[in-house]
Amino acid sequence: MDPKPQTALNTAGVDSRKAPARRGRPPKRAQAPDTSETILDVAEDLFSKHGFYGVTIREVAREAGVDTALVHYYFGAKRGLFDAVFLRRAEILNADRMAALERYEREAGDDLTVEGVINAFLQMTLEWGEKGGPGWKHYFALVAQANANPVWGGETMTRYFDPVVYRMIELLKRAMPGAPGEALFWAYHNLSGALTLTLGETGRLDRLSGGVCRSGDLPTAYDNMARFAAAGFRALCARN
Amino acid sequence: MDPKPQTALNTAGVDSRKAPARRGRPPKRAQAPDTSETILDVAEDLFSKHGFYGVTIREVAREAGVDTALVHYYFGAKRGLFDAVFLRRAEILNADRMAALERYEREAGDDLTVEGVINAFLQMTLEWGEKGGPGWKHYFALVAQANANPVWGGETMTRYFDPVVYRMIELLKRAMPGAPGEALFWAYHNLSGALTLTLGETGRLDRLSGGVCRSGDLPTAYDNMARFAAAGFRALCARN
DNA sequence: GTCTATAAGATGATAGAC
DNA sequence: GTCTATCATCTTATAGAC
Repeated sequence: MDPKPQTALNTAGVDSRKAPARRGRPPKRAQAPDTSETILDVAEDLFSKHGFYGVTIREVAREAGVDTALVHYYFGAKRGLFDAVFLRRAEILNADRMAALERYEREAGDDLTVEGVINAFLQMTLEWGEKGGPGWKHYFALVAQANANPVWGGETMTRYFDPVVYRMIELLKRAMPGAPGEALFWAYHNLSGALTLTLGETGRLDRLSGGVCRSGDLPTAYDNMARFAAAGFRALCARN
Repeated sequence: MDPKPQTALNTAGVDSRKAPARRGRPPKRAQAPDTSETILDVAEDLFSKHGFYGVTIREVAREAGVDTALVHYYFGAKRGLFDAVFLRRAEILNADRMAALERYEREAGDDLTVEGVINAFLQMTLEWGEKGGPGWKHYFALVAQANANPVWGGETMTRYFDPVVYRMIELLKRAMPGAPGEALFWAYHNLSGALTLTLGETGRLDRLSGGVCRSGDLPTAYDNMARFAAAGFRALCARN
C-alpha cells in the first residue's frame, strides 16, 4: 500500500541541491532521477499552477511519461501525491531556515537586531528561489496558495512551518526586549502575507508598476520586504 | 446566450446592503432575492472554499435548489459563473474605495498623512468584512486566493483593482513628497500581501499565537496592518 | 424561467498480466 | 516496477418540453 513512505521522500536526490560527501552505505536509488521524483516534479508544477482539483492523475502521468497506475502505485490516492509534493521540500526548507536562524544567533551574540533576525528568516527562501531552479519556484507558488486557502491553509501552514516561526519570534523578543507577544504575532502575520505574495511571483506588481518593478527580481523584492517588515515590527512592538 | 449581461449583475440587490432611497423607475426584479442572485451567493461560497475546479455546476445547482440547466441559462459556461461572482462585488468595492479616498482627500486638504491615506484605502474592506455578512467574507476569501494565483492572479487583480491602487499611490506621493515611485510600488506590494492574507481569515494566526490573536478580529487586524504598513512605507520611501 | 432527458466525454482507482 | 484493460462514477453542456 505504501511502498515508499512519505517521510523518506526527502532523502532522495533533490534537483539543484549538491549531495553531501558520501559516508557509509549509499542511499537507495541515489544514482538517477528516479521515476517517483519525476512524478513529484511534474505534480508540483501542475498543482502549483492549477490547484489540487485542477490537475488530473492522467495529466501528471502523461507529462511524467508513465502510466496512471504507477502514480497510484507510488503515492496511493491523489491526496497522497499532493501531500508528498508538499512535504518533500518543506523538510529541506525547515532545516535550512532553522540553521540560518541559529547561525545568525551564534554570529550576532548579544547584538541581535530586528533587521538581522528578519534577514536570517528570509535568507533561505531567497536563496532557493534564486538558485533552486524551477522546482523550487513551483513549490513556493504552491505554498503561497496554501497560505491563502481558507479551508486547509491555516492548518497546513501551521503544521509545516510554525516551528521556524516560533524560533524567529524568540530571537525577535531578544532583539526587542519588552515587546508584547501579541504585537509580535500580528507583525508576523503581516510579514507572512508579504512573503507569500513575493513567493508567488504572480506578475501583478510588474503590471501595476508598468514594468518598473519586477516580481522576479528577488534580491530587490527581499531587500524591500526586509526593510518594510523591520520598520513594521518596530512600529507595532514599540511600547507606548 | 446571455440573457443577463455581467455588467448589469451588480445592479440587483446585494445582501446586507441598504438600498438607497428610490428615485425614478424601480430597477428590474428589485423585490425578491431572485434566483440568479441565489446562484451567485452559493457559487461564491463554494468557489471561495474549493476554487474553480473544486466546485461542480451540480453542487451549485443543488445548494441553490435549482437545476443545472438553469445555471447555464443565466451564466453560460462555468467560467461565466465564476466571472460573474468575481465582478459582482468588485464594482461595489471599487466605487466604495474610490469614494473613501476622495472623501479623505477632501477632508485632509493639504495635510495628507501616510496613516490617513492607508486608513482610507483599507476602510471599506474592513467595513464590508465586519458588516457585509457571509457573502462578503466569502468574496474576500476568493480575492485572497486570486491574489496568490500564479496563472491568472496577476492579470485578474490588475484588471479589477488597479485603478484604486493608483489613486492611493497618488495621494501617498502628496503625503511623502519626493518619494521614489519604485519604492511606493514595492511598499504597496508588501501591503497587498498583508491585506489579502487578512482578507482570507485562514485561522493560521489563531493557531500560531495559541488563541492570543484571532484572524476574525478585524478591527485589531486592520489597526495593526495600518500601523505596520505606514511604518513600512515610510522606511522604503525615505530618501537616503 | 424552469425543468427532463441525455449526449459525449473525463475521472479516480484497481485487478491482474508481465 | 511498469503496463493493459477496465469499472463505476461524475462531469459540462445542450436540446427541447412545459
